[in-house]
Amino acid sequence: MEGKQVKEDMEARLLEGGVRPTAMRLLISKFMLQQDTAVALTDIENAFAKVERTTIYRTIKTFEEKGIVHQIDDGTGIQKYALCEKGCKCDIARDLHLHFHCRNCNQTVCLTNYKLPHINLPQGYSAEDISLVVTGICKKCGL
Amino acid sequence: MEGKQVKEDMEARLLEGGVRPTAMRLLISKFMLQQDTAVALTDIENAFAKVERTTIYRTIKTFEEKGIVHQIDDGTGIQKYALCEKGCKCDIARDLHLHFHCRNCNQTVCLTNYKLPHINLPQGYSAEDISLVVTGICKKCGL
DNA sequence: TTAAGTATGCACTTCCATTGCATTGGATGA
DNA sequence: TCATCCAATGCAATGGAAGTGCATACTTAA
Ligand SMILES: [Mn+2]
Ligand SMILES: [Mn+2]
Ligand SMILES: [Zn+2]
Ligand SMILES: [Zn+2]
Repeated sequence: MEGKQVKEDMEARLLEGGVRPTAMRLLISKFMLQQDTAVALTDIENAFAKVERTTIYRTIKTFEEKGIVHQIDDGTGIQKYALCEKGCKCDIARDLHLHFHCRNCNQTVCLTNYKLPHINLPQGYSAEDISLVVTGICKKCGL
Repeated sequence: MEGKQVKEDMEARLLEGGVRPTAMRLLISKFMLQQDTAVALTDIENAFAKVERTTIYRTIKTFEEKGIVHQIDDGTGIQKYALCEKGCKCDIARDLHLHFHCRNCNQTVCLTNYKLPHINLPQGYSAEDISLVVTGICKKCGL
């Protein structure tokens, strides 16, 4: 019954975002909900051998457009994604947060409690998005 | 004669870094010195049609290992590079700086005067490298 | 029930990073 | 000067991942 609750929550969330909650989309979004790290397309592909890569690709892109997930560029050159938090508008000051990439386990996590510091820029520059990624050794991999 | 000075400077810099200053390496490093934005492999390739892509690739990698250039991941998925400043050890607190990527002109610049703010991490995490990239509209592209 | 619009599946392309191996060139010592 | 060795360069090929075009299946609403 807990699983059902999760499912309904996710369904509601997709609907809120204006995304039709198809089987595929529920499958993928629920998978992401279970992860405690950011996922790459390939991760999802491996988790569901049956599902077409393109479908996953387009699903994620749809999620991204509708503000259901955010993309993370952790420096590996591979795009990662994570679910946005409830009420997230990807606002620089309120929602954007630090990401940590572990060079040992190669995993990337959202540190949603660590918001971005205020950045000031030279005259004439305007900020629309900010990426702050720390690379090092994560909690699990540290001795 | 100024050009010659630059050449000698660059040559000295390569030698300091333990890199033999071959013609190719001087060519590429001097090219980078002239740029006011970070460059991709392809940029160098286009600038010198004669030069093999692989050679550029390996040259840049050598430079990176020896601390002559630093790599920048600006979120485009294409690796960019820029010369390190004199005396740079890529130390987090002292040397690392903000990078700005303009979504209009698609160029990325080092804001070397804008050092990284101090980042604190959750217990158990250790930082070895930090990337802070702001995306938006640059000085030139803003009205 | 049908028609229109979405979502999904499949094939294919493109772009860039990366590697293996052949060849060249420059420093060094006989 | 010449032979030799190692590093640098060139050439060809690979591989991974993002992205696109088009055919097909599914939903929804008239
Ligand atoms: Mn995140
Ligand atoms: Mn820089
Ligand atoms: Zn780790
Ligand atoms: Zn610009």
